[in-house]
Amino acid sequence: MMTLGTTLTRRTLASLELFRGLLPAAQQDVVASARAQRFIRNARIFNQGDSNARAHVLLDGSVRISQSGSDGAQIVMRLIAPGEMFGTVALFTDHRYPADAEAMTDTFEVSWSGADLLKLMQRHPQVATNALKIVGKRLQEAQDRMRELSTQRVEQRVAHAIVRLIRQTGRETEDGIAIMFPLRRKDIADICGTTLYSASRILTAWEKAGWLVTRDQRLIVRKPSEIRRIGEDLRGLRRGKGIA
Amino acid sequence: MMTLGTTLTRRTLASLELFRGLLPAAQQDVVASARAQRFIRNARIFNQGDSNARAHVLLDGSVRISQSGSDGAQIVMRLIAPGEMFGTVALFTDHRYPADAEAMTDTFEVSWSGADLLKLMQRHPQVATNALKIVGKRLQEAQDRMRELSTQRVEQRVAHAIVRLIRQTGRETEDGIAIMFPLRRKDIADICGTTLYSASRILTAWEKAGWLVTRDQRLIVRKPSEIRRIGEDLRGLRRGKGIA
DNA sequence: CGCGCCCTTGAGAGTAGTCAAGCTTTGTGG
DNA sequence: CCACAAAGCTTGACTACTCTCAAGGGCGCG
Repeated sequence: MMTLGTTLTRRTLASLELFRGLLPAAQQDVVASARAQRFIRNARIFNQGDSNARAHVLLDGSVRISQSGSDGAQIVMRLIAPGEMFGTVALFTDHRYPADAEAMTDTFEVSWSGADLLKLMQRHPQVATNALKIVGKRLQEAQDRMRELSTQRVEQRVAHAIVRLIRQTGRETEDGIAIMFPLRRKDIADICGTTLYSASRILTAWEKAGWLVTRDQRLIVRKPSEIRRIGEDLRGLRRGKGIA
Repeated sequence: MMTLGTTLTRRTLASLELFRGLLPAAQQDVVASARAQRFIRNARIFNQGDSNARAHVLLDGSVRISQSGSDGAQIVMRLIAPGEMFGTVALFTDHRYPADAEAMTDTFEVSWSGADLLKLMQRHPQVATNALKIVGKRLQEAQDRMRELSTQRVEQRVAHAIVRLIRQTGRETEDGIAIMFPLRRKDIADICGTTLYSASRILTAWEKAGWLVTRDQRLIVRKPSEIRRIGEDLRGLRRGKGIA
């Protein structure tokens, strides 16, 4: 905990959106109540329905947040990259996680109990404001995605998902832009609200066109502009009145 | 403003989720910075993209919050009933409204400027906590709806939408449960992410089955249990692995 | 009375889901 | 280190949901 403490304080805490703008004393407070944990690939960090939800921040690795309905259908709500907060919505409602969190790679995360975070927010209103900003942004993203799901075809949704993932964790390499998450076809399908089969067909087609490659479950995008074009493509426009 | 002030304080303020649990002095603060406005049916309360977003609370009437994409497609994000907060997400991000708000009936609302609400939240942290709770709940709802859009067929989505509307504003009448919003077929379509035509066919079928009636643009549900059943119907289950 | 708005209905087409089968890669234990 | 099993991916054929387009009817308001 001591070593973790120093690691947290010096290197990362100030850069986490949730704890941005805090005075040193407040930072001390935050670090004191943190709990750090490691998870190996494929481990569950929490399960949908678990109570005593905690607020998590990912320091290293990647995490898949997914939700299953009573009918067994699954969707990936979000993938978490280092520095991002997750599992926090529950803290403001019934303290039960609304989704599963699974480590996609070996990961390292810190978390705070609901009570501790509440105390932090009361003592340091900046934390509450930061949280509002984050949750507000997530809500807007969710609304955008709802619009996509309602109005766009699968191919466009896959394109948008890739564009978003590039924005989230894209890294320039000599081969193109690499997305850091290890993505199975099924993940992409569950992100876009389609099936494994459709996702596979679409990505295979794009690989054949030379727009991207999959290497070791990582997508490397060679022609981002082509992907973006598909995402905005007006041919085959469905619903709505089109452009003026 | 004086009469409004008293109206607000006495009757409604304490019952608004956003201002719940405030001390009288704080309530005074809140009322002092409120601005009240009336809108006639079909008037725009704000437009997508407008800056200087304010936090709104609806006191009477009903409001449609809808978003249009660059491709012209539209979706109804939410319908607002009296007592609910709206247009507030923008306050925590870039202060631009992410959606349109239109009065579906003559309405009466109060609003606060972003700066004033921020001040209120700093002076009375309870307001920030309330806001977090509300935004958190909205985010969960949005996530549920995303799952619906991803995994369910149109008929089920329409059923769920009706169930939700009943929960939101259902009122028992001698004829059945009436939904207070005036709903055009197009509204229902835009709520469910489908087309006017599909919505019409589905509702017409349900009317023929005697499960509901439309009178004067209000839905009256006679057999809520049938609607609920459709929403959960496992026949024709798509995607996901089904039930154990 | 007519125009605008909203709703219904039919016919046809296309997107994307389902199912089945086989292939490739990855991981594990002998 | 090999072999086999498990997990993941691809592809084809078929099906069905629901979107699109077109046409017409009803109602209310100016």
